Parts: sequence; C-alpha cells; structure tokens
Amino acid sequence: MSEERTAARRPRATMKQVAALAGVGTKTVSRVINQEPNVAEATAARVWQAVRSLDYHVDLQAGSLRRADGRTRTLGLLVGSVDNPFAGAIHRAVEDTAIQREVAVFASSFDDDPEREELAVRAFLRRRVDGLILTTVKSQQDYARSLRDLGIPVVYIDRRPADAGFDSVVSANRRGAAAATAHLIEHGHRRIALLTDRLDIQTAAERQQGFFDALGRAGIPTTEALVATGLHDAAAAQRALAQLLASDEPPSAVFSSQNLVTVGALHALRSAGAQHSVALVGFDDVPLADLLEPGVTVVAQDPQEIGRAAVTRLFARLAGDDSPAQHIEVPTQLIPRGSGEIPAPPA
Amino acid sequence: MSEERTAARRPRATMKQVAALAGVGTKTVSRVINQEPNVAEATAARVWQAVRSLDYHVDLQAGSLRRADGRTRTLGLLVGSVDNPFAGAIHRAVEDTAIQREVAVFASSFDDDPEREELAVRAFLRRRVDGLILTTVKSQQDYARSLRDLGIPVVYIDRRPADAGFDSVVSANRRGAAAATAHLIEHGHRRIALLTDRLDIQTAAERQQGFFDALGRAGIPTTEALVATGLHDAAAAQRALAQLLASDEPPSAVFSSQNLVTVGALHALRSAGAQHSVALVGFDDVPLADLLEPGVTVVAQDPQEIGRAAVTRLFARLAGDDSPAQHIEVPTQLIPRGSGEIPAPPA
DNA sequence: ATGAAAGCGCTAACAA
DNA sequence: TTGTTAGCGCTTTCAT
Repeated sequence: MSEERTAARRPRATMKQVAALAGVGTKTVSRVINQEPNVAEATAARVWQAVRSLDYHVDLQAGSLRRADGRTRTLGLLVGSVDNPFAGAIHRAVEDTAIQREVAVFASSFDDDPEREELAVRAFLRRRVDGLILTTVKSQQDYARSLRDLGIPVVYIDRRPADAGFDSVVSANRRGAAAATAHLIEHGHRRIALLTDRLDIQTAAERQQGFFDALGRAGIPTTEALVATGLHDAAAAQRALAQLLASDEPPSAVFSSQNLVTVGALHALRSAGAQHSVALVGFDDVPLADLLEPGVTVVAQDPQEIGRAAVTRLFARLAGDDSPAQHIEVPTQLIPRGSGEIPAPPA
Repeated sequence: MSEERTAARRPRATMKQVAALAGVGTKTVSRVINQEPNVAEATAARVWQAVRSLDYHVDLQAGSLRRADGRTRTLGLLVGSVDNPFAGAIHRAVEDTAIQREVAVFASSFDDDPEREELAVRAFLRRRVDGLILTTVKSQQDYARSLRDLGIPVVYIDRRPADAGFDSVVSANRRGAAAATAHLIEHGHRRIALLTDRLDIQTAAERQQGFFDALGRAGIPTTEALVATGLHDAAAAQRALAQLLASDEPPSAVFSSQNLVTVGALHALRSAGAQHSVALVGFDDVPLADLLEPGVTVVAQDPQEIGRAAVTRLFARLAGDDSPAQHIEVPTQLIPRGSGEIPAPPA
C-alpha cells in the first residue's frame, strides 16, 4: 500500500487555529494576512510562523461574505470559444491585467448560442463575480437588467449590446469590411463573393454591411455579389466557396469575414487550384498568413487591444467610475500580402 | 442625467428575503433551489415565483462554506499561455466536461515561469478550488505536499511532476521526437538541426532525448548534430535557424520541437529561400500547415484528448477514486505533408 | 496594538 | 412536508 494514498487528509487550517497557535486573536491574524496596519512586528512574525507551520491558506470566499465591499476578486469572461485564437489573445490580455490586481478569471465558451450565453451569465452571477466581460449574440440581453440593478459592471466585447448604457469595445467592423472590399474593387474586381457567418451574429451583419457599402460606392449592383451566409466553421466555408467556384459565373475575388471562414476559403481555393487567380481578403488575421503562397491579405483585428481596453474599462467601473458608457472602436488594419492584390481577369 | 446611471443599485436578494416573500422557511427555499426532494409542488411554485420576482441568484460561495463536502464547484487550470493554440484546445476540452457538471474553470497562464507557477497554485488554493489541472516547470513541486494533505486532486498535463503519486497526462514526447528525427534520417539526412526550447522545460528535454535516440540508432554521431536550445518564442527560433543556415556547414534538415519554434523556423527557411531544399519536421501541429508550400510535416499532438483525459481523471478523483496514480501517454501522429520528405542533397 | 462578539448567506442537523 | 437553530471561516464593529 503506497504511503501517498494512506496519508492523512488533514482538513484546511482555519484562521482560528492559526490564532490559537500564535497565541493571538483571530482579528490579529486577519490583520497580518491582509497586511493591515497596527500590528507589532513581533506579533506579525509569530503569526507568519504559525501560518507556515499549519500550511494555512486564507479562504477568500469566506472573507468576501463578510467584507464591506462584498468583492470576490473574481471576474467572468465569456467568449465564442477559448479555442479560437481571437479569443485566446483577448483572454490573455484580460488575464495580464487581472493578475496584477490579484483577481482571478473565470473563462467560458458559448459558441454563439444565445441559450448558453444566458446560462453562462447566470452561472457567473451565482459565483458572485465582481464584473463581467461578455460577448453577446442575443438581440436583447434580458439578463442586463439584473446586472445593472445589482451594480455588476459589464463590458461587452466584439459586439455591442442592445442597451447603449453598457461599455463596449469592438473592432471597426463595418469600416474594416468596406476597406477590404474596396481593396478588391481597386484591383479591378466586380464579381466578388462574400463569405460570412450567421447574420444574427452582429459582427457578421456589420461586415456584410461594410461589404455592401463598398460595392455601393463603386456603383456595383448588389445583384452582382455572391453572398454565402450562415458559415459558422471552416468546413462550411470551404463547401460554400467550392460550390461558388464551380458555378457558371464564379467570383474573381472573395471577402471572407471571419478567421475560421478564411481558413475554409483558403482550402477551397487551393483545392480548386485557384489561389493564384482568385483574389482573397480575410477579416481577422490568421496564423502563418504571411507564409502562404500567395500571402493572405487580411484586415487584421487587434484582439490584444480589445482585451486590454475592456479590462481597463471594467476596473475603472469597479473603482467607482460612473461616467457615461464608453463605446470604444478598435481600428483594424489592412495588411496586403499578395492574395488581395491579385488583379481581376480582363473583361 | 441618464436614468441608467441613477438607477437604484439594489443589493443582492437573499434566501431569507425569498423565504419571507414566499411565506416559507429558508430551508425550504434551499430545498427548492437545490432541487431536493420532499417539497410540495405548490410550495415550490410559490418559491420560484418569489425567486423570479426578487431576481434572486443563489450564492454558491456562501453555500459551499457550510456544505458537507465543502465543494466550491470550481476548478483551476494552469497552462503556458491561454493564448497558445495548444493550451486553447486543452482548455476547451476541460471546459466542455466541467460545464456539464456545473463546475466553473479558473484559467491562468504562467509562461513557464516557476515563480508564477507557485503563485498561481497558491491563488487557486485561496479560492478553494475543488481540483487542479496543472502544467509544471519546476523540478520539485514544493506545493504538492499541501495539495496532497488537503486532499485536493491534481492532474498534471504536458509534463510529469517529480512525485509519481499524482495523475498525469502527457504526449509521447520522446518517442514522437524520435519518430520525427528518424523520418528525416530515412530521407537521407545526417546533418540535422534541433531547435528547441529551454531545457529546464521537461517537454523540451524529452524531445531532445528522442532526437538523440534516433541519431544514435542510425549511428549518426551526436557531434554532427546542430543543437540550438533556449528558444522560447518564434523570434528566437527564427534568429537561431537563420544563423545556422548562414554557417559554413548548414543543416540539410531541421527538427523543431514546439509550435512557436516551428513558426520561427518556417520564417527563417523562407527568408533564406531554403523552404524547398532544407527539410523540416515540427513537433506539435501548426494552423494552416497543410496549405504552406511545401506543406509542413509535423508530429501532431492531440491537445483535445490531453484535456479530455485530464479532466476525466480529475472528476474520477473527486468522485472518490483512490486507485494508484495513472500516467497517461497520449500518442502523437506523424503527418507527412511535404517539408519532412525533402531528400538530403547528394553527398 | 489587540481581541470579543456579531453576522455575512447559506446548508446540516434535528425537531415538529 | 416544513421550519428552527447552529455554525461554516472570515471581516466588521467596537471595545480595551
């Protein structure tokens, strides 16, 4: 029988035990642990000694139950999927700021499912998070009233909520998409395909608008555009573009409005041997885009900055900032790498 | 003055208030909220009514303070960086299982810094997580005794801890690296460069061993190998390989032992115009590897399976499984895509 | 500088 | 089926 498994499972030491061992009251232990003033150095030393000897770890949860501000030093982050590089970069930026303030982050994925959005927010509430950074897909955030009434600050990222009274940080979706499309038009394209996600997802809808904005400005009738929507993953995007490419009047250029969709489009172009003849601009950067042949031209987002701005806003609210809600738009950047500069074939 | 900001900040409703409104005792509310048996349907209905009308959300933290098992329904996950796709896939797999059990996940990044590993574990302890899934970089997990004494189950991922008494789930690092190297040798290479991370990182050390295993089996003297270590990001890897390629006796093949290192190597090869002449096999898959020219041959890990196996193990421990520690090795898979099949130049 | 007592919101144990 | 009381580990308040 291994020693490990039969080892006594000692329960967590409590502040009371530490106090007893150090020969002080619990409040003094509390003062020492929380670095409050007015503790004699010798007393503090005895307390730390007892802490070490009992391997004591404070229970922050119990403390927050009684603490005046009621804070749990905890924060909830909801993203499409923690597995998506866009979300990963945001998450990291949020964490980097949170950790400095000794705040822990609950991260959840919701796959753009309205029901899971609701459930995730309620789960965060039951855990008494101090604040939230949320991606939303619902047209109405019905839980928003609860949050406001409870005074729990929320910053929306990537998409804006129905209620403009909440802070938000989003990319310049419409303008970025228009810039991407205009870039293709400048290279002579008129027959441009739009590959995009479900239109109930705000970013997809806005990027579609930007696409149409650019067509309109160039006087290209909307009817010439080839629009495939509802593409929620790379495989769907690949199928959709493959079909368009095989049609009688295939597009000479493609605007893919999201990172996974771009990946699908790249596969479709490659399968059709069209990567050097059909132009492509993607919204949101993809890894190794610069090493492909041709390089993938993208309108890059700045997820790191989105996360940073959001968490900064959140901590400002937690510090008592009650100025009007800010709606931050993080600029996108067109990065030409080759695929977007393929000219249209002569008419 | 906007109505939103002046809105009354109503404090959280308590169970007591719900009980009062429903005209029942708090224990009855508790029973209803927790779906315990022995509550009349009519009573339950009145309670739910009160819950809705007060917008009540139970405080799980307060509950766990008194609950017999003391569980917080919370779990800590420590990874290199939540921004790395390898970690993202693991995280997602962990979350998918956790959410089914209504367990929330704290995710932290530690950048392979031993000090941050220590701090992260202590932060998790103060939050009273029920269990931990940890990546480690320390040679000794000095916090491990605390965890065992406290009876907090831990599953290590990606790297094994010094104490074999803990469960672990890792990739077949040594064998996978040997397979990658053997693959290059089979294609005629003898002068092979190894690009790897800091050797105090266990995975880097094991993959180096695998590399040497393969050289040894092929009778290639170690002295012929070009080894660059301490490469912790893509930029460092790129610089290191660029230097090797510019030397008098450049390698004819490269084994890069980690995803970021592979990305750096790809850039270096491209810059030197050597992507079609110098062979490359990477450890851990990289996004779009199949679309590069040539495709990137890799020994793919299965992060999704690592996460799934780890969280499964963890929940088993939480359910009382006290069988001996399991050390799971998740197989890797060599995926030939072109870069690893470039033959050695004639001697 | 220190400690005693009360109580945060909940669940356990027991009583009715 | 329901309610009452105590107490989880901590911080507050107020005393000394």
